[in-house]
Amino acid sequence: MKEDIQRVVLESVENIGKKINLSDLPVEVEVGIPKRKEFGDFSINTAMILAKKMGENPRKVAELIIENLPPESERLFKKVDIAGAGFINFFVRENAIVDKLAEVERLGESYGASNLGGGKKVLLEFVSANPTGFLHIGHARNAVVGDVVSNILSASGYDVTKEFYINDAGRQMDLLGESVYARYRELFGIDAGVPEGGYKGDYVKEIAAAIMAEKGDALIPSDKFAESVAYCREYAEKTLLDSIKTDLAEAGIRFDEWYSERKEIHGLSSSGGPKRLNEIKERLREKGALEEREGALWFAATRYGDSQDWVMIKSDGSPTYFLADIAYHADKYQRGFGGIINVWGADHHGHVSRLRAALRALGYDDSAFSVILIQFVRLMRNGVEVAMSKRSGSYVTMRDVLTEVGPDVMRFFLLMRSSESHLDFDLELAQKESSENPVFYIQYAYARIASIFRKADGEDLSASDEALGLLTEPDEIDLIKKLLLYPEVVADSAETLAPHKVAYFLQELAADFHSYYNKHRVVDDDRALSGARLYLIKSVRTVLSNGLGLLGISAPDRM
RNA sequence: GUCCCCGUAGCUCAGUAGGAUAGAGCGUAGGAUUCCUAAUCCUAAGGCCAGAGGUUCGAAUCCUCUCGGGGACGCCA
Repeated sequence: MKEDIQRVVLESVENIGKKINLSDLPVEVEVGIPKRKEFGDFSINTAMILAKKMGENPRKVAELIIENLPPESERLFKKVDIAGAGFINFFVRENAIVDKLAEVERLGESYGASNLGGGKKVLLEFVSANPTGFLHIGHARNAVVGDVVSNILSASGYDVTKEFYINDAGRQMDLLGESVYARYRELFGIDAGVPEGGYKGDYVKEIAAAIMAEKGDALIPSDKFAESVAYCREYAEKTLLDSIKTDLAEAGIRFDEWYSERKEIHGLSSSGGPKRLNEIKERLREKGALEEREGALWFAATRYGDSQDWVMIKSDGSPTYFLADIAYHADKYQRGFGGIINVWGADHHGHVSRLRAALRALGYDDSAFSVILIQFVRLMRNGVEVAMSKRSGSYVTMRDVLTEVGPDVMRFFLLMRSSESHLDFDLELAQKESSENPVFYIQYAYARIASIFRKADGEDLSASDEALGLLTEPDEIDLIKKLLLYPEVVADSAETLAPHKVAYFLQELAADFHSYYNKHRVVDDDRALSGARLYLIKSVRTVLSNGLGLLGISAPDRM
């Protein structure tokens, strides 16, 4: 519908341009939806923008635009008005709107999909939690947002690869190994204590117990200390990574790639090439981006737009994790991705500019790189914040939340807010099967439609597009208009990497449907009208189904 | 101190490439079901868009400053 208006207005402006000998009036027609019904179905401010360029009175320009609309517009609009300072308001003929309804059913599952991305290869990295513990609610938000962004981009014509970067190298992993080993020794009465800054959660003890069950006291001899710690580290890592994978799968999230930092960055690359760390260091050196200072090797990030320089190689000769991060992201470019998107916790926002600086230093196009920053989640129960202490290891895990509320509810609650907004997640409220819970509201709309079709089947009625002209109620026209908005919502959501927009849209659509349902009977004596209405709600069902599909939330036939 | 995000109804939040009289849900008050699922609907009250300047035909939206909340600023990851 908006495209139709854009087309006729552009044509009109072109006509005007010819008449007054101004062939190149640069115009973008932005079609808006007025808040008030008196202002029509659609409106444009083109006249006001054009007036500025032409040095003319906006209302006069608006008149010109209307006069020069092509004949086609007669068929589309019943009225075109000038209002306010120079808005042009379009009142669309009902049948022009109803005509568009068939589009939804023609496209079915692919209604809302587009080729916005043109097949561009995108690497979407998200979660990437250290395998040193269980996933918590913050990881869950990251995971769900990433997963849904992936769905939305895929539906919008991008070729998305979902990747989990396993931070399996570095001090944290060593600490994990040492912590497990300490607990293991405890089981034999050797009280060594968990190392400074180590992991203290109960799961560490459980892993230690599992190792004991498997190996007995084989790891105790003191001459095998390093070996034993390494064994504990690997065992724990495998256990925790498996648990992470299980939890994610339970939330409906699957990755295409699991990228191991230790293997790919620190070790030999999968193709057997040289160590990437050295490689990337040399490349930075060649670009003259490195400086030796105070016994350490620095990346001169300030030369590439960052506010300070950063250490790459510490004075003890070991690399910082930042160097590994650069190597990892350079690898993303080398793998041929035209879009690189990271989903990071907001606490990492300071890393964006320095990584960007590094990519620039290496000669990569950093405009291909973007980061979705996810703000924190505050877990609540009955309006009271649930204390989370990672140090003591006592915190509510993503698995706990899944067990309590299930994947549908968890996903929706984590998608309800824009990512850059702090989010309160109330476990009590999320469990309520009531009006306070928007997930059920949307699902209920879907189930209701299924129910109507069961009723229709019983009366031998089915959806029919033969008499769509009977759909003349304002509520029906509004409902159709809402359906026609859906592709735009998906596209907007893809462009701004903002999945919450789809969630909002679905709530609005469900509300429109519930309202319609309460006012009008779908299955009624008038068989022709019933057929048309069934066709309408079938389209509503299609859009609900497609939208819920993008969010990874189930659409139940009964509730 | 520097930088980033946020501040919109009692609560939780949408709305920010400038558009007309600022929205939703919850909560509150009242009402709707002999009929397709009441997990629903309808009505009402509720606002100095943190504050002050500025840009312009027009600002919740853009710029500057102030206040308040959160976060980041390591040879940690």
